Order: sequence, then C-alpha cells, then structure tokens
Amino acid sequence: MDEQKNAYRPSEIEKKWQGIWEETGCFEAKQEFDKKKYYCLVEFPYPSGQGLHVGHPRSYTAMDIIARKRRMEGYNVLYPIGMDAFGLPAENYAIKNHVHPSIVTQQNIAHFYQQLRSLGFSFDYSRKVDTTDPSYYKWTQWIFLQLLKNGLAYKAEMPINWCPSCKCGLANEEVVDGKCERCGAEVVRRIKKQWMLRITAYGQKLIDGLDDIDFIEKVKTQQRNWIGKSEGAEVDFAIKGWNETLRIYTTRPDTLFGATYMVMSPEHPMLDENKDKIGNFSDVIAYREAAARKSDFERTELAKDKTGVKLEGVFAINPVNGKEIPVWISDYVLMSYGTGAIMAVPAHDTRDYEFAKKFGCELIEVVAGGDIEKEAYTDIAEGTMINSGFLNGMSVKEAKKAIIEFLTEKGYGQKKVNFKLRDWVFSRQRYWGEPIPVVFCEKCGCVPVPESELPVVLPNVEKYEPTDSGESPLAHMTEWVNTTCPCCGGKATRETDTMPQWAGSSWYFLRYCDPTNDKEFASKEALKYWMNVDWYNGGMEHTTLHLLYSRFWHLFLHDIGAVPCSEPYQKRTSQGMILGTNGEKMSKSRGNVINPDDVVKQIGADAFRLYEMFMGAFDQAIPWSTDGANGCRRFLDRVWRLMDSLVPQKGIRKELAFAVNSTIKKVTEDDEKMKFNTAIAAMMSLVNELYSNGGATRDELKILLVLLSPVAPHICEEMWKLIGCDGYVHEQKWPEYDEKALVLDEVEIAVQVNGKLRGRIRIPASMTKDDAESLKENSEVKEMLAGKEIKKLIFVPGRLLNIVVA
RNA sequence: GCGGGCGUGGCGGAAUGGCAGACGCGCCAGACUUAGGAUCUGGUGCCUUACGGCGUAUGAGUUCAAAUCUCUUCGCCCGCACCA
Repeated sequence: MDEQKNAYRPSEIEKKWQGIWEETGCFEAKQEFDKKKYYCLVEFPYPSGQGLHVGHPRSYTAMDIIARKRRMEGYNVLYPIGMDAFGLPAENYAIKNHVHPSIVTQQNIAHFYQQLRSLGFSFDYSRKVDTTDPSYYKWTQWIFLQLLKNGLAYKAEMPINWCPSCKCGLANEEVVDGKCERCGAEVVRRIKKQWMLRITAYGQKLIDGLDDIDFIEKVKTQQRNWIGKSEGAEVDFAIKGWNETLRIYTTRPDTLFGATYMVMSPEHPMLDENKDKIGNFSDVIAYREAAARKSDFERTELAKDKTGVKLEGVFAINPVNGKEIPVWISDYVLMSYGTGAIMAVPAHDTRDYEFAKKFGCELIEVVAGGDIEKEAYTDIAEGTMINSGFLNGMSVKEAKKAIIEFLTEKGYGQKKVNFKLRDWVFSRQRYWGEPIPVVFCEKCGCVPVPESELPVVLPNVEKYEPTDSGESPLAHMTEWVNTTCPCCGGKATRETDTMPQWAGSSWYFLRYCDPTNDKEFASKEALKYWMNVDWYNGGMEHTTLHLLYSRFWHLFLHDIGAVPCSEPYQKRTSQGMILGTNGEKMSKSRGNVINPDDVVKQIGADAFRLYEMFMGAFDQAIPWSTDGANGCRRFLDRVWRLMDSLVPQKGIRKELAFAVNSTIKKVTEDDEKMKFNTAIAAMMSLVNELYSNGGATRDELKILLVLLSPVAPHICEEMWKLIGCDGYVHEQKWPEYDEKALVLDEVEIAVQVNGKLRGRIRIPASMTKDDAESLKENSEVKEMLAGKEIKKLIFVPGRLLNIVVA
C-alpha cells in the first residue's frame, strides 16, 4: 500500500469537512419550537485588524465541544456567532489612513470569519449578526428609546472621566487605576453634559438576580462588590444660622452619640449657598482648587494622609443630644457617594480616627470593648453601647434598630440603602458608534426620534478626528445635524454623541434568536423558546462591564415585557488567558504573539483545538508551548494509524471493556465540568491501551471517534468514513457507558502498615469491611507485619488496607 | 489596607481525606534505519550500590490515614480601594 497516500494530512481533510458542514447546513439551529433546546453562547469578537488571537479559540472550542455534545445528546442547539464591530481601533485606523471605518471593519470581519471557519467551529453562520449593520443597530436605538421612555436614560451635566488621548468620556467601569482601560492614558475629570443610564435603579435587582443563576462564585462576588450595597441611615443635622439642615449618610447610626465633628465634601453645594456665614470661605476655595487639581488617581493614592479645613464659625447640632460640633471640609468625603457629607465618629471609624488624630478632634467612646487610645474600634458583632443616653447597655444591633426608630419618629432621619454603583455614562464623543436617536428642539426640548424613523443612520463624514472641545466628529455634519422636530415640525438639531461599544453587545444574544426580523428585535415565540442562554462562556475581564451592563438591559427589557425571562444567562463560565511561551501576556511589543493561522498550518486545526483544551485547567492562565502543541498532533497521528492495524474481531473485546467504558464515563463527566484536559488524557490512555492490545476493533474505534469528535471533529469525520461507517460522526448518538463493565472481579489494593505503604495485594472486588478480617491471614500481609501485634484494621473497599500495629 | 484565589518533578499539569506525580512535554537508553527533528520499546521526583529513607512553599495541629481539613509564616496572582 502506498504509505504517502494514507498519511494524516489535516490541511486536506479539514477544508473538505468544513465545506461539507457548510453545504449541508448541519449546524444551523432549527426554528422548531417543540424540540428540547440548548443555547450555547460565546462572547462575539471585536474584529480587530490583527485578526484572531489564540485566546479566542480557547473559549470557542470549549463551547463547541459542549454544543456538539448537546446535539449528539438530542438537543436542538443554538451556537451562534457575530461581530461586535463598532469601536475605536477602526476609527483610529480611519483617521490615519483616510478610509471609512465601515470599509476597514468589513475587511476585518471577512478575515475573522475566514479564520473562524478554518477552525471548524459548529457555529450557525446563518444567524450572524454585525452590530454596525443599520438593521441591527436600529434595535439598539429602539432599546435606548425604551430606556428613555421609562426614565432610565437622562442627560446631565456632571463630572465625568475624560480620556485626553481618546478624547472621549468613559464609564466608571472603563477606568482602571485612574487610567483609560483602552489606551492607558491618565484619566482626568471634566464637567460635561452626558447621556446617562440609570443602572443604579437596578442595583438591588442586579444583586438579587445572582441568587438564581449558576455563575462562578468569583464573578458573583465581584459583581456584588462593584454594586456595593450598604444599609444605614440618613440623618439631618441643623447648622446654627443656616436655613437648611445638612443631611449625612451613615452605616453606623448607632454611634450617633459619638459624633464629634462633621465633614463635608469640598464640592458640597451648601458651602456656596452659605459662604457669607463661613468665616474663612477663601480657605474653602483654595482647598477646593487644590483638590480639583489632583487627578482622581492622586486623590485616592495619596489618600492615607488626611487633609482638611475647619469652617470658622460653623457649628452643627447633634439631633440626639443638642451638642454643638464643628464642621470641616475634606476630600476624603466624596460628593458622589451618599449625601456628600458625614458625621465623624473618630472612636469607631478608622478614617475619622486618622483625621481626628491629625487635627486634634475630640474622641467619644460609645461602644465598649476596644482600646480607642490605640485605634478605632469598629467591631459591630460585639461591644455594648455606652455614653449614649437611651442606647446605653444595648448591643450594636439593638442600638441600630432603636436609633432608626427614634430618628424616624422625631423626623430627624430615616433608614437608607446606598450603592457604590454609579449611573452608566453612555455618551461617547466619537464617530464609529450608534447615533443616539434624539433631537433637540428650541420649543420642545429633547425629543426622541419616533420609532418609525429608526434607524438613525450614521452619516458619511470626511473627518473622523475627535475634537479637543469634546464634540463628536458628527457635529461638523451640518446637513445631518440640522433637522426638523418630530413634535412641532420646527427647527431642531440632532444629538451628535454616539453610544459606547457596550451598547451593541448588551443585547446581541437576543438577536440571534431571530436575526432577520424587521418588525421586532426578535419574535416573542423565538425568545420564549431560546431564552435564556443555557451556557455562556467568556472572559473574566467583562465581569463588571459587559456582564453587568447586559444583565441590566435584560432586567429592564423583562420589566417592560419585551423578553420572557429576567436573567439573560443561566450559567456563566470563564476561560483562562493564554500567555506567551515566556509566561508573559501576549503582545506585539513583547514579540511573543502566536498566530493561529501559523499553528493551523503546522499541525492542523484539530491538533490546535486539542492542544488548547489539553494545555491545562480551562480556567487557568497557561503559557503556550510549541512542543506541547506538537505532542497533540502526535496523538492525532497515533489515532489515525489505528486504521492501519484494525483488529478483525467484532464489538468490544472483553479485555478492553473496562478501558472503553471508563473512558466514556470520564469524557462524559469531565466535558460537562470543562475539565477538558483530563477528558483528553483519558482518551490518550485509551489509545495507549488499544495499542498495547494490538490495535482497535472497528467498534472500539467508533466509540473513540465519537468521544473525540467534539474536540477534533475533522479527523473523526474523515476516519468515520474511511472505516466504512454510515452517516456522519456529528449526528451519532453520544455513547452511554455500561455500568457492569466498570465492575471488576478482582482489584489491586494498597496495603499500609501504620499509614506507610508496604505493598499491594490482589483481592476479590466484592470484599467488604467484614471480610477484610480474613486478610490478616494473607501470607503477603503477614510478611509485611513481621509478627507485630495488630491493634486495628482499616479497610477501604477497592482502595486500601491500613493495619495499625503496636 | 480589605476581599478572593493559588503554591505539587526540569516544564504544563493529575489526584470523592485513602497507593502523590495520571496524561502530555522534555530528557536518557535501545530498536528500526543510508539518514531522522519520523516511528516503536524501555526508563525518568530526590537521596541510596542495595535494604530502605525523604518528598506536594513553611511550621504546627486534627486523623488509622493530609497535596486535600484547621491554624501560623512566607511567596505569587486577581479584584476593590477614603463608599462613611
């Protein structure tokens, strides 16, 4: 036989099978709503100019394994893909090279799909979405209008995070360590009129929803922390000579008797309102200016050293005891949280303690149990109230309840819940995004574009440069900007800011359910059938961005009756990063980037997929190893060569029944837990076992091919045909293991003496604890004991015998 | 500072409290070869000629039995960071 002809040549068979899958449309989800469904989702990529990264296939292969396995288990599977194609890189490229962003984007998209196809994912390509397609962003705009209609979108002038390099505003979630998440430039504060989304209104729902869904605990914790719920009380303090009371927020209303001074944020508006009554207002101005000059980063980094200014002639009155206390300003109190003012209880708050120590403020201990000479006593579980009037003798918990009742009754304050979460800054002063569908009319004010006029299409402009003034490039398009008011027909101008990249990705999984619908974003029936997403895999980096935003949108859409379920994703998992061979993050500048195309060329798509799943624990960061990848190719070569030495027997040989069935069990279970590395190791062991038994029978090989096919689909399809089987591997039923075959007659167990391994013996597998007594007479065991006196016998069926001797 | 996670051969990593190091890489030896960066066979934690001993960052503890549970110390990673 011609050996050359029989060699495993992935480049040929992979192209061939990709063609067959596409022609037959075998991976297209059926719009048949009576079948049991399974919706697998991966984060759709941003089609960057660099092409696919080796990190993308790690997620896509993992979910491809699940999707293929589910089909073989009889589910109607939806495993879609699309492109999240708005974004800055295409725009920056356009600025540099004077090419329209849509042209670059379409080129990149074509390249991405070609790369994805070469990896043999079982995506339903008939449902592709593209967030930059007007027929798609029409519905992104439509959702925005619903948010607007329901009071969840508003325009407000406020300090925002401004990236001077991108010349664009950023959401809080996009600022990392005081720097722009995208470009790394230092973010500055800038007052701007911005579109905001009231995600804070969903703080509680975003926390509650986490209880019923299967997300890894780390993600739930991170989301909860980001939302940052705290329960406390608001209390009004009268200020001598001022008209209004000063409202503060505290989580420790129980310590109200210990308040020895107040602190207001330097930006607090009541300061200006009462500047005549502040003896040293010029100091306030100076302090405020100094604070404003600090970047947010400095303000938090240099935070430990407290600064502040005491307001001369200003005294607040503690409502519980009428005590007059001084008022300070300090930048450790943030205008953006709570009420922008606090009561300071230095004896029981670390920050107040530091401040008081520095400026010599009075300390009053109101919870006994600590040593306030040394540090603030902040324990709320123990301790008894003292120096606190009617609260004396209570526990902290009791005191909290009592004081809130008191405050409410007297009208001094009430219970209050606060969130760290801020509203979502939704405007971007850039070109390549969805236009925000509103116009401004002199007479009618801000008017939404009627739904019938959607989409508001992005016009063609000549210049994409962002401006230093903070205006979108769209502002120069006078013929587009000037329009008529849908309300009164008078002169109006369009909103020129665009939406952030997170807009299109906040609902794309809904569009996949019914991607070509032009009446609705998706039909009710399609949504009812497919939603929610059964399993969503993606990166950890999106925990407080995409994952939080899309949950918010979906909860809102559920509230207005537009989607059938409240939570979009039933289960969420995350893959680890693939690092360069040197263990560092892959990047062009480090020169350690592995190009997927090169890998496919060298070892084939199947070996590439196999290696990405085998390289280590799925959720862990792992460095790439070219040798390791080659090893996976070698394994596939070995699988391929099983065809050269097929054993003529029929069925599964008796001596292989255990190996075959335990492999089925292992792969079935491990795939579900995303422990692909051990599932593959089990298949490797099976192949080794087959070789040491002279090769595989056709039936043994068939089972191996079915088990391996979700990971390495091309080679399995090809071999399936070559050994003369009917149909395709991908339409086979997922195998079940035979429980009986896993039960052995005889097992080898370890024998320990005093916990130390002394040898192994073969015993009947059915032996129980009671039978084990007889092992004392076993000659091998006797030898190990060397005549010592037996004190105790521990027998673990099928595993070991431990003999405790004197 | 707070919260979470992790630490196992030369490397990636396996191990329901029950035989540590599965599987793969690398390495060593051999076979087949004109040749080998192909393939096959065997070996491969450390110390020891051997018997045997020691081994899962560290030190203690619980247990018949600990990589696994508890506490201590050290190191690394991730999140949050004046949130009152």
